[in-house]
Amino acid sequence: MTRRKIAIKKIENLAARQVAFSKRRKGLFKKAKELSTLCDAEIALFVFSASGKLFDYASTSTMRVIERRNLCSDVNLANTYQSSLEVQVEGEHFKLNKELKEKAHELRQLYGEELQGLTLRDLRKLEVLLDTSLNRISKAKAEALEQEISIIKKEEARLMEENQRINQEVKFLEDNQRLEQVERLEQDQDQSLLATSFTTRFLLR
Amino acid sequence: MTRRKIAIKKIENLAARQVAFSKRRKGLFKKAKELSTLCDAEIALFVFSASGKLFDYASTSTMRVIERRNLCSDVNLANTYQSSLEVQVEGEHFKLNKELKEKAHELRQLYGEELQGLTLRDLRKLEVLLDTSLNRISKAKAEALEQEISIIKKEEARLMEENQRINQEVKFLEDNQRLEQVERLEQDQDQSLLATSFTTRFLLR
DNA sequence: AGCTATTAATAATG
DNA sequence: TCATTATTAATAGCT
Repeated sequence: MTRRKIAIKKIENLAARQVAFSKRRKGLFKKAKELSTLCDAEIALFVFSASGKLFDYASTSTMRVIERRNLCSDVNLANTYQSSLEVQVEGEHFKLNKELKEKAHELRQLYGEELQGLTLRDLRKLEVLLDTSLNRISKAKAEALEQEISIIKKEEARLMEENQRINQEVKFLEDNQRLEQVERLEQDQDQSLLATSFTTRFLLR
Repeated sequence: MTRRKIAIKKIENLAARQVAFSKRRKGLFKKAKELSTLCDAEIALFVFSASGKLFDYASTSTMRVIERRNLCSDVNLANTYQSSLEVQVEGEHFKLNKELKEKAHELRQLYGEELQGLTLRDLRKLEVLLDTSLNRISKAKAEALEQEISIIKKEEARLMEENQRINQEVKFLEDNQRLEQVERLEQDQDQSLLATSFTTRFLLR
């Protein structure tokens, strides 16, 4: 299924194994969901990574599937009766599931799938809806951008301020240095003046 | 994955659904085995057909995997088999409600609502998604339009045919009318001729 | 059940 | 981890 065919045996390289685990797990779950949806099957899937982490999926509820399995495999086929509570539960579930399916369908249509059966009118309506959405999203994007820009601007201002402060400090330090130099120079001059006068006096004797 | 792309929703045709179930189940089990082998993972997989038949696979032992899962799931420790119906009900309802809420939220975001909290990246992704949708819808619209045009053309052809037929009928009727007029005229002339000759004869006496 | 034209999954790579 | 891409693998529609 890829650039190169691989043998189905433990992948020795840890990193490669982890990557493969992540990708294939995703693929496996997708396939499980598809099977459950397409064929109206009830599915539970448990995957433990080598490191012990659990990933699970169940088309209905994990427990329901496990329990059903127990009923099937064990010889406990005796009590398959449905209590009135169970019936009620199933009724509610049916309702919820129906809602869920409708929403899922609506979603898929918004994603541009399952459009068969829609009239030109319906399609135009969908288009308008999506256009509206795009406009809203565009607006939200603009806002987000503005916010980001304002943050950046604040940061910029802060940096400029800091810059100014540092510049002043530098200037102050430079001034100090210059002052010290001048003072040192003056001291040197004083000393040389003193020496000169002394020498002069000595020579004039 | 095949001759034609199919939408992931329940296959309505029973035979097709059964075939797909058989094929895809096989594929799913193969993938599960591969993942377990390649990545050293422990896997259990339960599949119930719509007719209630159980197919299961476990890399080690089914029990072991289920028990491990019970240890992992921090809520219901080790009481899966005896779990009361009430717990199941709550769990399932919770899950379904959660899914429903998620779908509803996803829907609203597709409608450009509830966008707060999305990053610029998320917004761009949404935009791309909707663009793709719009493209698909546009394609569907083009198809629908084509269909409508073909229907209109057929109707047009039918109307033209009918028109021709009616025209012929009209022409036929007009011809008939003209014929009758001519006949009447000829009759009149005959009578007047008769009258004339009578008068002439009378006058010539 | 078997075939194959397509689509989907994914190993390798960046 | 994320995206891309070259391949291989899965499978929908047929027969």
